[in-house]
Amino acid sequence: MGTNRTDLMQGTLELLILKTLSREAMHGYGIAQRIHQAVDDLLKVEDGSLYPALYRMEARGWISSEWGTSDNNRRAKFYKLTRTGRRQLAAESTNWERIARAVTRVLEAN
Amino acid sequence: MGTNRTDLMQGTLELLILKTLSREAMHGYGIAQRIHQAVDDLLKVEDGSLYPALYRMEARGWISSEWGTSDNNRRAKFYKLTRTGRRQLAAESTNWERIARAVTRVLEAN
DNA sequence: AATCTCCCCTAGATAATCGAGAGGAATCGT
DNA sequence: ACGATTCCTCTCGATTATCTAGGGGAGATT
Repeated sequence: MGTNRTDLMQGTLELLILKTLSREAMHGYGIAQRIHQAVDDLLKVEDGSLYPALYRMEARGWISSEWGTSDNNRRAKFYKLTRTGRRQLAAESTNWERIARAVTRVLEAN
Repeated sequence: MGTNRTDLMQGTLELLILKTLSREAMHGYGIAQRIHQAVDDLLKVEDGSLYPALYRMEARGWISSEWGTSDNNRRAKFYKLTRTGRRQLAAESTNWERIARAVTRVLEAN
């Protein structure tokens, strides 16, 4: 079908995760909450997308994880950015801005 | 692998095609050229993506096609927006702007 | 004790794009 | 006249990200 109003664009999720983790280490559930709150209902982040994303990002060395205990005293896996991840965030941020500008420019042309 | 610098985000291609066709009817090759020129080298539009996109958009009734002759005297299939396509363009434009704003807002938060 | 919330995980399906081709027909260079 | 280039369309398999729709455990709340 066509793009749903709330569908994430491919690549966007990882960028949002990286950015979220750049503030502080967080567990998956918290990441989802924070992103959801930040983008409100414009984008939905399903945890069926989130956890696989976290795995591949860890496999690529952008983030690292560690089991710990959440604020609510639950077992939770905390992720944090690696140095590589920080570089990736910078690269993807720049990339996003360029693409966003380019697309917006096309849309605004009459 | 990670998002390439020039990879199109899913959904973006259709939006760009719709917008391009909103100016005038064009054939596939011309659409690709125009988009490429508009976004420079930021995004590449492979024709392995373009033609399938044109097919599904026609199947959805957003565009219609007609064989004709190009400016260079070649056989070419000209596409134009349908009324439905025009509505779709409006919807996807709005959607793009919302998403772009939301993501940008997250990226700009510190 | 039962229910709710927090938190993690997985499998299959869907769908869009990429990569890498092929091919025909008109034009251009020599 | 011939070869090379440009224009233009098309297709197939692979890749990859996301969605849907589950399941499950363990602490907190009632």
